[in-house]
Amino acid sequence: MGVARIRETGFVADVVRTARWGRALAHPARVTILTLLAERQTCVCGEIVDDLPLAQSTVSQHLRVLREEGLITGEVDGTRSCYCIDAERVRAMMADLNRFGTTLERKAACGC
Amino acid sequence: MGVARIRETGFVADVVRTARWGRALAHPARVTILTLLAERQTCVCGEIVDDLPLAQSTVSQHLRVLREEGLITGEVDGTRSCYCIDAERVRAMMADLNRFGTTLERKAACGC
DNA sequence: ACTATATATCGTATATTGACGATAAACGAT
DNA sequence: ATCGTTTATCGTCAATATACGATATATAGT
Repeated sequence: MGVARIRETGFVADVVRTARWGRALAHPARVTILTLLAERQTCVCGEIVDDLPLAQSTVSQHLRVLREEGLITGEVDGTRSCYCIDAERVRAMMADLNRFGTTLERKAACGC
Repeated sequence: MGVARIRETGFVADVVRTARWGRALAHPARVTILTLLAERQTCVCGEIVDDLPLAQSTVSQHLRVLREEGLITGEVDGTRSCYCIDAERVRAMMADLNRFGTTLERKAACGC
């Protein structure tokens, strides 16, 4: 169904990137998948489906979103697909989110 | 229109919380608003509207989402509404996101 | 009281997401 | 070759999100 297609015109590039990370994490299924992949280090979708209260096709969709954001990579291995976290990309995401958070915290000193 | 109502049954509470923060940040308008509020420390909606490529009513909706997540607080001040970042809550969000990120990075060592 | 201004809310249209079952595609095993 | 298994994709439906104009509400200033 295509990935998140936010209206990105008129926004600063930095901001759009942050919002994209937000989208990637915006569903419990995807957060769970990332956590599972990190824990197991090498994971096939079947096992992932077993850990989620969702249909196989739905899980596949969430995997697609994560793949499209580059957070995971999928490799065919026989009849299975081996999904792995892209640690590099996860670090990049966290770096971006932290940069955002730091900006907020550094400046926020509201006296309302 | 109500805030994000993800299907939260069957997921771990921690994960759901992370996903909610994701949702809050999942739109460039909301990321921009948070950034602006942090920068200006005391901000009224009107000025925010001027900085966004969106209609006033749409901005108001995004403000509502942020309010409902507790990331900002709105206070009436004459004909205006003074919106402020809730620094406490922002810290909580970043702490949650970092906890999540750390879990991923600590464990992720995929040999695929 | 009237007017102008600022903001929230309502009504509504459209787009996107999320969900599932069914099917297709790819592979391993027999 | 056929069958079973695994996963991706398709078709479809329901729910949400996003967007805007119009309207309501509240306040300040005259």
